[in-house]
Amino acid sequence: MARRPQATRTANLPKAERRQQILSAARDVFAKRGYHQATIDDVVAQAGVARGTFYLYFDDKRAVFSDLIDRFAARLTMAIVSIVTDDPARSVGAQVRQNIRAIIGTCLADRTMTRILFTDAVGVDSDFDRKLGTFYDTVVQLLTKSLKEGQQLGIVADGEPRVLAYLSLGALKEILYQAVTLGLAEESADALTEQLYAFLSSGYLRASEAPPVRPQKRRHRP
Amino acid sequence: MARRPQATRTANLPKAERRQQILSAARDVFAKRGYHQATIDDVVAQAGVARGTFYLYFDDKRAVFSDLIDRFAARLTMAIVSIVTDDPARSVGAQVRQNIRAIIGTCLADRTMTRILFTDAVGVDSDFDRKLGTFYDTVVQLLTKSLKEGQQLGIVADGEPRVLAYLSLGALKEILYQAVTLGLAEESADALTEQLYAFLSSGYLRASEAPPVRPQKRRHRP
DNA sequence: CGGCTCGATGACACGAGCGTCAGTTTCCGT
DNA sequence: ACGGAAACTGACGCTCGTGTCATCGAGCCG
Repeated sequence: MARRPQATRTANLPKAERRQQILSAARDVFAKRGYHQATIDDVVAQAGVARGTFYLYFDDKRAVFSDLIDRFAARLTMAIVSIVTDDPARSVGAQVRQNIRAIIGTCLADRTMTRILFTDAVGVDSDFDRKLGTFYDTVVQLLTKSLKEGQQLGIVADGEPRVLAYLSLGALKEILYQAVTLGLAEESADALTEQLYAFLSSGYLRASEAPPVRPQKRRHRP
Repeated sequence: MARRPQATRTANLPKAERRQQILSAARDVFAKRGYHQATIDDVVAQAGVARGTFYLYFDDKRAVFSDLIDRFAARLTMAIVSIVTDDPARSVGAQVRQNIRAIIGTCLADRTMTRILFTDAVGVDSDFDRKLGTFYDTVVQLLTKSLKEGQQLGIVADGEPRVLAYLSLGALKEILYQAVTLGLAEESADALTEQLYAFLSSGYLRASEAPPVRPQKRRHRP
């Protein structure tokens, strides 16, 4: 009668492997049911492991979740490489693109974790919110610093760097979220990168302040 | 012994008022503890009302929350006015600015609900996620349509309109979230509006494809 | 082959939070 | 000022998920 939807029970395993097994099961359960609806019973059922075993490897639901997010956040952080302005071989634009591309690639490669990061990692509890905030803050900090430098070099327009950082981060987050939610194929990563890059480069709004007296054929740069 | 942190118990009230009283209490509790940590007991304590009274006005926690979000979402939707391209008195740019300004204003005027919308309304349960998704989708739909028209008129750059809509929405959401989280004063609404508008108009990245051979003094447009 | 170690097991006791409802108070019409 | 209706109350019973721990059994060593 007891449901055992997943693997046939596995005998003694190396510690690390069993841990990983539970981690993967938890990931799937969180993805399917959402963090708050998910129960330990769901996880152990998915892992094909007894309830007690779970507590041999993790303190509680929070702990597994935290572990999952930490790993994924680390992978994202890895994807970012600092931009150098004095390398003749790699233009700044190319480096920016590369970073965008790497992040999009990482997210599209693990849609499940991306969705979890965006939908479940928010509002877990105040401690976790703080932790997540710190992660984003690190990114914003780095980005802000880069933008300031860019302004000194004249390759970033004027404006409060921190605000620009928020705007960029927000745009990136939303496009990532939509990409994984709508189930975009991994092939579209390059196209998305281009769109975001173009957006950062020159926006899209070409409205003159004065209302157009007579609409003209589409043109990009006067 | 029973904690009664809030108001002295109020006698019979008009239905609508009591309902509103509970609604406000719930709003404060959600803001302080987060949706998932909040309990009915928290809400009734805050409202200075007995547990049973709560159930006279709402089915459950979900229902109050849903009501709060609905009202706020409606207020935000109200803030948006469709853009007309043939009015000589209001340039398109001014109308875009006006919309941005109205949304930022609405959010800064009710920081509590804004924070709740962004941090608690996500991951409540799958039904609610769907509902929230529908709300954002409406906005995206409207925006996409406007962008398509803009492209026909040559006042919006090329690019997948839907993607541009996501990018804009994301940037707006993030700036709103940060503004209320960092406790920005309502006076900064205009400044934020300008920054976002400038961002949509021309981005900020001025990196030429080729690496700068010798960095020049800051300039905006060659 | 006996016995020991240690991961794995799952029944169980516990508590938090929920929704109810019999009883109480307030309101208002007569 | 009386009585019924309507609003309000809070103790109670119940559900559900949690974390524990006495027990099991596979592998290994002497």
